[in-house]
This record gives sequence, structure tokens and C-alpha cells, in this order.
Amino acid sequence: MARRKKSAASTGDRPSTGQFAYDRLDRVLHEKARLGIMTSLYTHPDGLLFADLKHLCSLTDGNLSRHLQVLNDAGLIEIWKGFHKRRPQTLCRLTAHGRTRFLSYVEELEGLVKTVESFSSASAGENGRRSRASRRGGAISQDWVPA
Amino acid sequence: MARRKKSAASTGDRPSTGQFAYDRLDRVLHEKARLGIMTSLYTHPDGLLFADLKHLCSLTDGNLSRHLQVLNDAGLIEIWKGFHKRRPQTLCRLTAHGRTRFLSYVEELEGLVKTVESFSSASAGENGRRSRASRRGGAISQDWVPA
DNA sequence: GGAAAAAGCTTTCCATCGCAAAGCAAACCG
DNA sequence: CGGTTTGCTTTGCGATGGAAAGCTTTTTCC
Repeated sequence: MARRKKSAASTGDRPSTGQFAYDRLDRVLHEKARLGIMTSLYTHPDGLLFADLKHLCSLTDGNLSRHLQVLNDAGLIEIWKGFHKRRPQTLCRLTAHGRTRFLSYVEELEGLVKTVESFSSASAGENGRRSRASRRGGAISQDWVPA
Repeated sequence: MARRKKSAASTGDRPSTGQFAYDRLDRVLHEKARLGIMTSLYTHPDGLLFADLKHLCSLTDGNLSRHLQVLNDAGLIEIWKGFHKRRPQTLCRLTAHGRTRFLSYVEELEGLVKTVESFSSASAGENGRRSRASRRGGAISQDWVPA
């Protein structure tokens, strides 16, 4: 075994391709602002008004507006227009599709979190951070210089 | 009570500002590709070679290179240059700082996941998705039209 | 031993996107 | 009936992720 130390976390010798490729993290959802909007809407199934979302997510009018457009175009939310005391109001709600996709996104996140936590607990008890086999204990036997 | 139905999930009447503002999600880390890299490096404390990372994260050479630069500039990883059998090799490892910041990022994610899951279980038992008080059962009493 | 291919990255380029700021229309207020 | 507020939308710009191209050294093959 002259190649490298160890590669995949739990599989055999070679890295299983894409083990850490989080390409299932939906582009539309994987965005701080939109995550906030989606979480807000998820926890408020009756929908939320523009102004509520704005405060809940600490977004400016402009940014909220654009993110809502994106989510709407992606079919993740519905946007309804109405009036309250003669003033225009915008009501947003998750669509069924949005709910589903949000939940799978969250599952993906949960997977990541669990990966990290299970590794953390597995390597618990080692004194400082990384003790044995660190500072070059493996099979790579060259000199390394900072980039 | 003529205003709206209910606003904040568990607080009183008005939305607690920023409740769903995930602005603590580190910009540098909140990025699919970089998340993959960081998770890979976290679970391989001895470091990983460029080629390993490339396969683990299913990234192209160019993209991996750029993301590594970003992470390096942010002080989250170290990049070492060396040779293996007369060929250049790049070894990447988390810095202590990178490890810390990654863990707080993951904690933030965990918070989101738990928010979602606790809401899901709290509203479990309702038949389809959202049963009572949905389709306009609340206090908003106007007509709504699609955006 | 010269051409071609491979390894191992880095650099360039561009469409996209997030965010700030400006814009706009209706309603309210004095 | 000017000015301010509410309630959004649109515009503009600077940053950036990703595809593609580039570059250097090494190996292979005839």
C-alpha cells in the first residue's frame, strides 16, 4: 500500500464518488433569505403577509420581493393579492410542491448534520483536536510547504 | 382583533423580529460545494489530497481550485504543496478556526432542522396537509386573487 | 527521441444573483 | 392639495459560481 493513507470514511479503499457532493441541495432553497422565508411559511401554514415575512426574516422590501418572485416562479409558493382597509396586501403560502421540496431539502441538511455529529462523537475522547496519526503519521512521505 | 390571524409561532401577537433570519449562516460556508469540502475535511482530520476532494465532492478541477482558494483566504483551511512520485500534490486540512466555524455553522443548520421537525411533529395527526383553519378560516376577510 | 497524452492544478470568462437604492402608486393627513 | 406613509416593484451594480481554456511537468508510445 504505497498510495495514500485512507480515503473514504467508512467504505473500503477508494473514495466513493460524490460521497460529499451535496448536489441534492436545491439551489432555489439553499439560500439564507429564501430558507428563512420557507421556514416561516412552513411554520405558518395559513400563510403570511408580506410585512410579516419582512420582519420575521429581517429582509428589506426589495429583497423580499425578489426572493418571493424566485420562489413563486419555482412553484414553491403561491402569492395572493388582496386589500386590507383599502391598502394592498400580499399573502404568501407554501404550495404542496413547495412543502415537499422544502422537507426533502431539510432531510438533506439533516443528513449533513448527522454525518458531522456521528463523526464528532466517534472521535470523541481524543485529547486536543486530532491526536494520533495527525501531523504526518500516514503514508505520505514528502516534504510539504505552505501554499 | 381585526388585524391578522396569528403571527409568531410561539410568541405572542407580533412577529419577533428576525426569528427566521438565518443571517448567522456563514456566507463562506453556506455553499454546496464548500460545504462538501468542509465536511470531507472535517471527517478526514489528517487532510485530503486535491484529487481525493475532487472525487469526494464531485467537483471539477477548476471549481475545486477556486473554492479551496476561498476557504484558504478565509482562514478555514490550510493548503500544503508537496510531491509524490515526482508529481505535484496539494494537501488540504482544516485549521482549528475552520473546524470551529464549521461546527457553529452546523449547529445553526441543526437549529433549522429542529425547528422544522418540531413543528412537523406538533402538527402531526392532521389529515391531509393543513386541515383546520386553512383555506381562509382566519381573520383576513378580503378577496384574494393570484399574483 | 519526438509526439501525444495524462496528471495536476490555475486562470479566465461570463451569465447569474443577491442586495441596495431608487421608483411608483395609492391612501392618508394636515 | 402638498407632503408623508404604506406597500410593494424595478433597476443597477458588484460579487461569484461554474464551464472552459490554459499551463507545466511527466509519462507513454511508436
